[in-house]
Amino acid sequence: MIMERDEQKHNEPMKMTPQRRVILEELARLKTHPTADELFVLVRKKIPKISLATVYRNLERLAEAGMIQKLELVGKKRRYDADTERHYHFRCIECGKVFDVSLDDEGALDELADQIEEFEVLERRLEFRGRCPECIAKQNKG
Amino acid sequence: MIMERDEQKHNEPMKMTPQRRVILEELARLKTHPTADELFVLVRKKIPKISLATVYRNLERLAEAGMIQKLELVGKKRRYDADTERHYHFRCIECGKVFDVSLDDEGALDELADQIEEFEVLERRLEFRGRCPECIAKQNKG
DNA sequence: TTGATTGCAAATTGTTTGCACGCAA
DNA sequence: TTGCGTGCAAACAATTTGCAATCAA
Repeated sequence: MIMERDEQKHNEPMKMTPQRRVILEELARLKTHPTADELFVLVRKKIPKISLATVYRNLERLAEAGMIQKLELVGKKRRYDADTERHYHFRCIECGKVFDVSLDDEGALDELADQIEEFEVLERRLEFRGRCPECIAKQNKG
Repeated sequence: MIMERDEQKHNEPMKMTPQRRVILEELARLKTHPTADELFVLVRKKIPKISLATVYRNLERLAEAGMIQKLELVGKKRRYDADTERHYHFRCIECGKVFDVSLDDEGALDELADQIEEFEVLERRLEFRGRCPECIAKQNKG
């Protein structure tokens, strides 16, 4: 009983303000998964007087509209991702960086979800944690 | 490259203060996965002058020691679990309750983790979201 | 005895909200 | 001209920290 990840309100029209556009552009430009205030710092270079609240509000709106993804991984800082395709994440416990993980065998997860009887599974989040290659190398050197 | 979930500092001795003991007891008594302040309310019935900071500090210590599990699901409030066995969680998007999920085919997840080359996978968190039986029933009635 | 632990209050961090103004449709 | 979006500041919620007093080993 898995539903397609497309349940969002893609339809509602959305004014494309300069703020919103720049936020979206900057987010799309990054391979990383920035937090709201990391993005704020970048966007402020283009629009110096933008406020952090605007960044938060727009990220929220864009996520609702399905144009970006709100990660909400472990920990308190939310991270955002311009890639809305289904994929999973790996967070390095040393440096805190978040990486995309695309897995071959999605079916395995579907089967797991199907085991959950009586519950309606709308979404599943799989997150891996450990050490990234860079931090492994650093450790071996040190 | 999956490591056993036992990497913690189980060893270090720990003073067993009344506060710590009661926190642990109350947590173990609950099938739910309380937040720090939910637990605070319960523990305060036994130790009226305990402070919320103490609850936080002890939950942190106990989790480090591997005696409890820190859930850190999506959303801002952390939840804690006296059950340190590996299992997954289902969160109801209606009522917010968190349920344990034990799955047959753990191997499938191991295989997924093995696909991640060059990263050292220490932990994986799988969380399902959707509607719980109670909320499904409520919806059908309403 | 002594370092770990506590309670309290204040500080931090991340996020949200109220409000008046401004701009695009 | 209507209302959505903005900036600002203040509010909020969850968690953490400094500190002096106290306690368990």
